Amino acid sequence: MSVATPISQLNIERADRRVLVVEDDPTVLEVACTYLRAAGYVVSTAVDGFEALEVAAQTNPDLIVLDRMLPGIDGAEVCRRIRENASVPIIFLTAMGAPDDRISGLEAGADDYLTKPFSPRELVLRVQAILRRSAGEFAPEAAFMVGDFTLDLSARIISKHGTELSLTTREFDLMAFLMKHPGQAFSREQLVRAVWHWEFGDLSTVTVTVRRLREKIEQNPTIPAILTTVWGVGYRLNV
Amino acid sequence: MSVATPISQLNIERADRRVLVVEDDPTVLEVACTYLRAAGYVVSTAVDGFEALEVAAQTNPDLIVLDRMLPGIDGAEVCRRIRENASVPIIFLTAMGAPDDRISGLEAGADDYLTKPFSPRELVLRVQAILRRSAGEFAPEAAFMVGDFTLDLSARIISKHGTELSLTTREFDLMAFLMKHPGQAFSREQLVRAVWHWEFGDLSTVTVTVRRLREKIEQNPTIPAILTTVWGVGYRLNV
DNA sequence: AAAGTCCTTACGGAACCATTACAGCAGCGA
DNA sequence: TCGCTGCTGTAATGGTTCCGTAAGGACTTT
Repeated sequence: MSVATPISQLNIERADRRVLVVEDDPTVLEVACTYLRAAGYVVSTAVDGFEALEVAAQTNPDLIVLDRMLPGIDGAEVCRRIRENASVPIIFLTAMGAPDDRISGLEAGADDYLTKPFSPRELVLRVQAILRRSAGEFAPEAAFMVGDFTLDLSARIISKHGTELSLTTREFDLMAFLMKHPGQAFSREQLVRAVWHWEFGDLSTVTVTVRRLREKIEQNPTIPAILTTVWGVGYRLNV
Repeated sequence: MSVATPISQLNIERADRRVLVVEDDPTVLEVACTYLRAAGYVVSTAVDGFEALEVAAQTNPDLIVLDRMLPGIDGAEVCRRIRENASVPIIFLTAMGAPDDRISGLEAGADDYLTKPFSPRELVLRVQAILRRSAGEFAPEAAFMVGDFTLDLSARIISKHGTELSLTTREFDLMAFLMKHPGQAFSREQLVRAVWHWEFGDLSTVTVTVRRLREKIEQNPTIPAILTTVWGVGYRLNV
């Protein structure tokens, strides 16, 4: 389904799912609520951190949309406190700007984030995606092979010829992404979005991580054969 | 280089996407078009609501940039009517000021909005962001064959008889374009627009690139059989 | 034969990438 | 709490590849 779908055509996945939206800007709040209700969710709201904790405790929502910047208790803190009790998925709303927000947001335990200003359709799509996922939460994902490599997402293990590689978090995420799309060329920009979840940022980060990853997966890192560079474009994992 | 403007530094993500710009101010219209074309989009225009509906119906664009204030039918109304038939993403252009615009704009089904005066660069970025999302960013395109050649756009690989050619960026783009229109003759001018995305510039650039490309795809580059020159016109890829 | 068009070659600047070093930070153990 | 260790982003540097430009020669056409 595309982002372009009008409100009325959004799929109603499962009725009676409760979503809590925490946002102090009344405009954003209203738009978000309108769209989420149109998508069939039961929406409750809160305008600051205290109210959020309160309402969350009362209504026990299936998902929370949480503004990063809140009067009173800040978003990350709210996230942390809620997580102490419940394992409800949380989507962060962050202001355009500091990428740190996103990192600390994700580290605080957010399942996803959205940069303001965001398209309400996008919000609905993300909500749906996460609720869909959490429905079959503990269904283990199957491991699969690409070339000489095996990716086991549940165990977070990547092996070459059956022997486990010791990859760092970033290296793993990058390799996992590439293995999900083998043979496809990606720009640094695409990678930084897909793997780092940055909307912008220093692309040399990608270069360096690729370098380090090559050190671990290539026969001869100086002459890459598996993770090759596509000149003027980016990188590609060859099967 | 003659076209070393910031425009040319914008990323060209995927060509051949159609964008409709609806805007009554001719200055704004022209700037927007210039930048969008430079980014590789095929741009059509309309200056009022009626024309917008008409052109939208005819050209079936992949995205619409829509001014909120229009003579004739107003922007939100245009948006609604278009949405009745198609689910094309819409970006609103709103005047500085009224925050109500934002609500009604988003409620009318806009996917994003931009406040005037806006930077054309920003417009391009938003267009790219939305089209990226709406098209399944990582959906691989199918490879296809033309004569002895195979074009895999996702992998950015062109092969002859199954063996990969090592083409540079420009060579690849040129060859890819020709393979999309096999048997058709193009002038240097057309090529410089379609492949280089220049409005003007030294046409000998094309000549040289063709020369270099021939070196890699022809049996005998001196007597071209595949990429032949059409005297007084330009070049043609023979299937 | 002259004019117009295209080919070919070479060059130098620009864009791009690899590599290294380093500092901040988080996590961990003592 | 404090140091230690390993991860990760940033910046700087150097080397490589690419590509537009120019200029002279070759080929077509009239």
